[in-house]
Amino acid sequence: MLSIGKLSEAAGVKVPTIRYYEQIGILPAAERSTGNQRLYTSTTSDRLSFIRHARDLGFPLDAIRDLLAMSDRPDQPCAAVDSIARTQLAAVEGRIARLMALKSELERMIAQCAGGCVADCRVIECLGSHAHCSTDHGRERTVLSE
Amino acid sequence: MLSIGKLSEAAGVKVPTIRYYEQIGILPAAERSTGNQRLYTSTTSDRLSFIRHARDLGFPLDAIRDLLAMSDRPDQPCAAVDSIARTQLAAVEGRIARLMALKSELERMIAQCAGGCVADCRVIECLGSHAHCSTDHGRERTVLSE
DNA sequence: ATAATCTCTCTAGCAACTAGAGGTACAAGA
DNA sequence: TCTTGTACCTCTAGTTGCTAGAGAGATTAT
Repeated sequence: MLSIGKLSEAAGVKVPTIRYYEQIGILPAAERSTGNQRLYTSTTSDRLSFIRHARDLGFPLDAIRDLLAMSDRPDQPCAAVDSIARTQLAAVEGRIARLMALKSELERMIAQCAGGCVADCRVIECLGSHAHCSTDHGRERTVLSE
Repeated sequence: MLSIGKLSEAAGVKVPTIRYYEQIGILPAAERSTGNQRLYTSTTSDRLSFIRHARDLGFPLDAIRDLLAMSDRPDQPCAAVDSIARTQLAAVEGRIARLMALKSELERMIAQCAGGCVADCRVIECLGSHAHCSTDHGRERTVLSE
């Protein structure tokens, strides 16, 4: 039996995240030691690796929940699995396309910056009005950090 | 003077979002009518367009706050502006790279799905262990929706 | 005057965690 | 055996950038 710390290490998922997964029901409630600490078997470890792997591939937890439910019924046809994966692929492709547009826009802005004062800065100017843009960039919710 | 609804339409930003921007201090508190409704000038409209545009390009609000502060002092050098844009560009490039890896991984998974039962599904199998992966995909927080 | 549409404030919710407080359990060394 | 140090427990609140809804007041058009 594994403690939550060992499981965390084994699956590459942080301890609070494991508790969070249990809380939202994507991992079953763990057995407890006499002192109320969580104990896991390799079954949970596999399940957690699965989750981590799917998260790495960008699947949202809701989709993962569905995938897990399917993997629990191995005699069913796997068309739904395929469909979830294809949806994810389409989402990834869409994001790539939009990010490429943003990239060229940013590159153009930066290339035009002569390094003078803010008053002459093309970056600021470009941000100020869409008229200077070549692309019709849509909304892309990106986070600088990470 | 514009009502919040007109401003919303003009800048392409939803009404609650405008109030939210005021709340977090990225837009100044608006003047009010006798009936306590917000009134805006074209100055605010420009500022809001700037914000919207920068958001479209993926800048986080914190970076936009900095950019706005800089654009308020046009006689300063614009190196910092350039630096923020470059940081954003690097972030975008990183995200593209990771998404490309995910894409090929997903394509490989899907291509291997023979359309049988879940028990034989390569998608599930691949998600179950990293050993079947070609790429060392990192963490990419993607959302299916949108 | 009245109806329809805005607008107001406030609270709560989304995803997927992360951070912290305050307290308990357990394993290893003296 | 005792003590120390780490790991663990629960709970709440915070993160980002909004969005949704309730219940009430303001404006506008007819």
